[in-house]
Amino acid sequence: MIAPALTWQDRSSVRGEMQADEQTRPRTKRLPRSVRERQILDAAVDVFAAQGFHPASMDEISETAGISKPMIYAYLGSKEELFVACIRREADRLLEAIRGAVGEDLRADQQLWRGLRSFFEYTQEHRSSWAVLHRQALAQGEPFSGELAEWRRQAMELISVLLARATAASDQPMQPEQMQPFAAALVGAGESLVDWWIENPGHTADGMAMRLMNLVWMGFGDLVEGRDWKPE
Amino acid sequence: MIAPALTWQDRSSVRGEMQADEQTRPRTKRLPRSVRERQILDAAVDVFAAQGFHPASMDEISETAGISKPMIYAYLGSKEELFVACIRREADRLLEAIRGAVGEDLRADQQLWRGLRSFFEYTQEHRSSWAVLHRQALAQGEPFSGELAEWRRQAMELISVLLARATAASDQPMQPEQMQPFAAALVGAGESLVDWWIENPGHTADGMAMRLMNLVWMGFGDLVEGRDWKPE
Amino acid sequence: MIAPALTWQDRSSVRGEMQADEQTRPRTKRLPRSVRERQILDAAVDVFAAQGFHPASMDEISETAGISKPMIYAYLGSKEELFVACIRREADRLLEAIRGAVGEDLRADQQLWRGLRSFFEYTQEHRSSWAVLHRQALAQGEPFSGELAEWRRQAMELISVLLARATAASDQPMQPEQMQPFAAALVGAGESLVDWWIENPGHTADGMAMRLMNLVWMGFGDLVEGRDWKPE
Amino acid sequence: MIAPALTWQDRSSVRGEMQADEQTRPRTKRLPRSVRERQILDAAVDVFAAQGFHPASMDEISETAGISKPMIYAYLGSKEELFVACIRREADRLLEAIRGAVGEDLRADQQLWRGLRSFFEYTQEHRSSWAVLHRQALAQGEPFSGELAEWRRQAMELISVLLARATAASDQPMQPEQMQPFAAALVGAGESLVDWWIENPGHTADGMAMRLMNLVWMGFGDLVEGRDWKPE
DNA sequence: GATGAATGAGACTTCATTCAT
DNA sequence: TATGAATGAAGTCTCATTCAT
Repeated sequence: MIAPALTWQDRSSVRGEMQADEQTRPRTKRLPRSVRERQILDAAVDVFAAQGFHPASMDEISETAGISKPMIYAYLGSKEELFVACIRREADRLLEAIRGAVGEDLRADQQLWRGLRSFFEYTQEHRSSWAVLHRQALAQGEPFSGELAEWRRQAMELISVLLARATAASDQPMQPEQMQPFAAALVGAGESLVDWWIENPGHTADGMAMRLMNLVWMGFGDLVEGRDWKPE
Repeated sequence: MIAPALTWQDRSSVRGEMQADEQTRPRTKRLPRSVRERQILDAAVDVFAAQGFHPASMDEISETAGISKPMIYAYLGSKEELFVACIRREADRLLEAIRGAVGEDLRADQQLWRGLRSFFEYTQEHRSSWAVLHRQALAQGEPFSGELAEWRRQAMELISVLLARATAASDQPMQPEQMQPFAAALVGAGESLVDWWIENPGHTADGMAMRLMNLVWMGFGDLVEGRDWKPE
Repeated sequence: MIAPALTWQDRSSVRGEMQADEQTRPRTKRLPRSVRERQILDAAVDVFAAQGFHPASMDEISETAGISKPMIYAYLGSKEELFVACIRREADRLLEAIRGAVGEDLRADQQLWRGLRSFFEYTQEHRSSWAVLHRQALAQGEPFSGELAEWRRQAMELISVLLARATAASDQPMQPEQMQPFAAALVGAGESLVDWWIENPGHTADGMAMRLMNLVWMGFGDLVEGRDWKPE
Repeated sequence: MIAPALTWQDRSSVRGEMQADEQTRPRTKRLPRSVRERQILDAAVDVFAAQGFHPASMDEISETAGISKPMIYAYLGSKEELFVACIRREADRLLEAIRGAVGEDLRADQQLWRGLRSFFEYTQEHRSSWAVLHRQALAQGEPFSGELAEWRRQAMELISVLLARATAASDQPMQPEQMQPFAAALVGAGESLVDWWIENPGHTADGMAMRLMNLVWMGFGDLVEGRDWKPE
């Protein structure tokens, strides 16, 4: 490794003190594209979550990622494309977590319970992911809300199928399509509870999931009379 | 003897006229401050709802309102203050509508039903109000999300008290504080259902309210067994 | 005096609290033009002195004067014309004070002494006048600095003549034109000392005048050897 | 081995070129930061001197410098910060010139004489510097006048020490603090004489310095009797 | 590949000034 | 006469994006 010759960057600047911490970032380290893309996305999710889409500046994302702006444009395109990539990645991750938890072979209420629990666990551990997905994607209109709609569609399908299967043995079996609004309501209730949870910490993910499960499975009608739902 | 002000239902027509004859409108028609303020707020709500907070430009708001920018700043302050004023006005209106519908003398489930119905009716008729309140206020962070939080706090208090009263006669009476997460979940479910409704039109406000009522009052557990809730 | 009928101004505004102190200003009092003009000039001098020419707003001047903006424009013209009027009035006042103090019949050093003393007295009592004249007029370029130049011309003429007369009996009598640069230097020294005085209070006008008198009449050369000038 | 930077005397020619070929200048010539900063400061001083702080627009400064506005903001901050940077640079330069001329080993009157001469030489050659420092900084209030005050403080200290030393051998030795008002008066006299000089050209810097020297060293009292001060 | 340097475009905001009552 | 209401014009500042090294 040969020490690089003096480049123009070494010329001392009149305002040198503003560049004090530049040393901490290694210069010109060649990394494979996939690693770079993940660094960028990680930084972008954090910044978008903290600032919101518009206030977030490409400068801040570039500094947070430790990668120069031209690289970001080269790898992930414009700011809008970057934001879409963030939404997609986070949506996939959350869905994957829930799908994995729901499984395939349990009774419907058990599956729902596990899904809800994993949802609360995930959002607790990945605040930024959730903020980007829930708050930002919704507010920025097309084409971003379309990405969110796609996530909701998949989440609702998961739930609709699950609920429809639960009615299969009853005397009023229902189609997944009929369960859609209920699934939508459930998703919204979960989203709202996460927000409430953030402002009222001190509850476990299990506790949160239990509350929601009781509400949607037993209903207020049962709850007010003292009947509640318990995991087995 | 209070002269009745124009109610908010009048505003779309008022604005419609102002846009229609924009070409012929005299440059300087003197109107009292209160009228101008309402024109500005109406336009701002529409533009904020359609574009989002940051993409909305004061230029567009001023054109939509048919009022020059300096007047907007003179009457309602900065863009942020204008946005807050929008949020507050719409939150108050929605809460007022729900409070009026809930009444005071009915059984808890009847009150809840009427509240839900008025919620869906209101959001159907005032898309822009709802979009500003639900989507935009949430995403823009402080101080705007604080305004939304205040609205939620009031909505949740309304519901919490209602639900707590419903349990008064049971052998497990509950305090309003204990009902808070359920209220949060209900609010979120309602918000989410409105979004679903927008993308799946063709349902009445009554039908939407009924669905939500069945979910939260009966619960899936009852629903999957064919038991549902009906208004009397 | 009949209570005025309800005018449009009485219609309560949505933001009524911002107009709380409007009662304190009597409305529509007819005053002779000269009084109004003095009110305006007084306010303008204060505001220009405190803010500077450009940052001073016609709104603030109008509020300080208790007179509406259209009146100001009607009486004294544009902002620039108003500023010129301020400069002229204050310059005339200061010159008048000095001319009165100098008198006509005394010995040259006595005249100079009295002129200097009145200068320090005046600037001490009329800070705003001085600030407008000295600081603002100078910085705003033409046509305002021209007004200041006119004041300086007159002040320098007063001094030049005085100094020239003092040399009349010597063997090297001088013309007033030859004394101009000395007069300019004296004026500048006085202006600068006023600034120093403001930041170093605790001296009397007499003391300040004495210092300047000693400097310009005796010179450092005498001062450093212990010879100084005293009023008789 | 320090490569000599362009000295400030070079700047007028540098700027002259940049304005001359503005039409043909390539859009994006990469120059090191320090060069750009000097270009910006040079242009800013000229524009601030010609227009005054408020009337000067960042657009005009950017055009004069041949550099786009965002670069100005990136390198030197807001308009106010840019103005402060101008004041500081010019104040430092002027002080440096005077300090260099005064030297350390001469008799007090000789030192004063050389300092005054260099002051007039400098202000003659750098009109814009002087205008920014003297006229603009004073009028714009805090925080700008504070910068000027700092310059005055240093200039006065230089003079105070010099004068105090001159009295060391007399029977009434004085402290530098006692000489402050005299120093202030001297500075003001010099500033005012420069203004007079601008409107009455045709005198040499030596001649101007001699006039001031005679005034402050000999005093009118001596002058009117025909005694004057001469350099050796 | 990687980055400091550079900019066109557009946003918010304010102000001097005038109009209509 | 006197004033609240109204606006055209202009200024500061920021940002997404691209060049040239």
